[in-house]
Amino acid sequence: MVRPRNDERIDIRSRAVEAAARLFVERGTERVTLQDIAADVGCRAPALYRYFPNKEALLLEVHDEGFRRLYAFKADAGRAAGGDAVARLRLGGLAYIRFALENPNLYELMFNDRGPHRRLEELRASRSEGAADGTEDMAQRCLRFLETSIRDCQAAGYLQGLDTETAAFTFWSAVHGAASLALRGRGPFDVSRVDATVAQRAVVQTVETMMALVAASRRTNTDGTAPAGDGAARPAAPAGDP
Amino acid sequence: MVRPRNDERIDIRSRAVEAAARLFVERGTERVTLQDIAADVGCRAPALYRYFPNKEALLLEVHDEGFRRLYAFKADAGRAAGGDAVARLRLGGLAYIRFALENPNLYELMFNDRGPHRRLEELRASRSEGAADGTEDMAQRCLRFLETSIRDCQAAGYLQGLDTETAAFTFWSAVHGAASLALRGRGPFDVSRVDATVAQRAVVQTVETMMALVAASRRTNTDGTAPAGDGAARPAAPAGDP
DNA sequence: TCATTAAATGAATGGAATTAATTTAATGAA
DNA sequence: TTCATTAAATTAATTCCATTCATTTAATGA
Repeated sequence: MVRPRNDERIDIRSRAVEAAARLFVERGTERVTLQDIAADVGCRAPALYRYFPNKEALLLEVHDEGFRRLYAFKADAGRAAGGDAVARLRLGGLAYIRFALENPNLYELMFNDRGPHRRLEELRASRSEGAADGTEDMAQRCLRFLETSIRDCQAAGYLQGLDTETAAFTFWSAVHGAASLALRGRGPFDVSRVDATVAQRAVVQTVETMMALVAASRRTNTDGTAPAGDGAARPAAPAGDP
Repeated sequence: MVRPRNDERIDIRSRAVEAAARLFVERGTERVTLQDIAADVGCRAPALYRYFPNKEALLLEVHDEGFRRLYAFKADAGRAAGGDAVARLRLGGLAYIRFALENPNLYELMFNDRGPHRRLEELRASRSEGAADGTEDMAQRCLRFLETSIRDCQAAGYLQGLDTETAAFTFWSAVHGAASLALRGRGPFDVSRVDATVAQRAVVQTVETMMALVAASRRTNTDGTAPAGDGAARPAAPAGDP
């Protein structure tokens, strides 16, 4: 009963990741102990340490899995949108917030939880030579994906004069920010009764508002020039911050 | 040595909040134990329980203090901007991200940490009759503040046709999202070397991009009509989400 | 003056992560 | 085949913290 025979070995590593993903997503990371995971896998907690250096590493696995799912989810939405760049941008945004609101615990783990990110930093530090790693790739790929949509919108005459990369980050920020705030019960809804539907509506409205801004960005400068004489900030201002 | 005489009593409650604020801001919430705080105050950990039901309550105090500081910080920026609504919006955004990036641990506590928010929910639940509380007020006040800027911009001809509350939430989302992503090392910068300056630049650019969109929103519909025939989303679309 | 209440303390308690010591299985060379 | 070595678990510590308990001393008011 100490070391199992080969014929009754179980694949602890992969089963642990599965169990962790399911449990974390169900209950949130704080309400899941290594013993819970081990119980689900069918072993004892210390056995997990042969496969993961600590709990954070397990968190990071689930974090990575989350990004894979998010990417797949967005890619699906993109395919559904067909050729219209603006529609693709919009549907991508809606898909994103749907992912976040339907998997709040996973989303928290991916963006707000310090655990996996500490681990991520460790990995980066130790692996400073420059080996690529799957996670970064996947998170970066989500951003590249968005960049493509933005670039297509620009090709269609929208968002002229904006740096594509910067615009993509801005859109991601808006959508992530809205989801993130909604998950914390902050927003323009009555804070005492945080109805999921109401929160969701607010987040959806954020996407629609961004799309309205995209739409409004067209007429003004189809020719690529910035709107002059507005007294407002220019697109790519060098920005000496105050 | 058990109960101190009146002449050598210390104000544990307020000193605990101060100590907690300082230590949390310095090290992040996870690296601070109640014993650390008690040591700083000059008492033992259990003494704190006479004043706070648990650690989360203490986290919530610091969370509240954070919002007070944020509000003051933004209000200052607003005053500095004078009468120009667009400038006020921009400076408010820049102040916000500066606050976030200069106080990363506090910002995390205010927005990402689950502790204080769990406690917040408890309070809301128990106090369901409807008594107002200071925190909500302060967080809401930050949003109202932003709404005022937005309304002024609309009065100046920008962002026509958008619901003010929704637009304010969108701006907050963008700025919060950018700060939040930057603090996690995500963004359009080289992930392996997260130079603070580089991250900061990315977040500042987000504000500038939003301002560029505000600027672009003007010409199109000074008359208050939505830009027609764009084939893009309309400002306040009812939005049957997919 | 003394019973009661208030405000601390030091000593448990208990949960969770992690480490140590131990046991049993597999493996590969003699 | 046998046996030394390595691998993969286990159970039994250990450690760190939050929180609770029992106890002690001070204040307070009849």
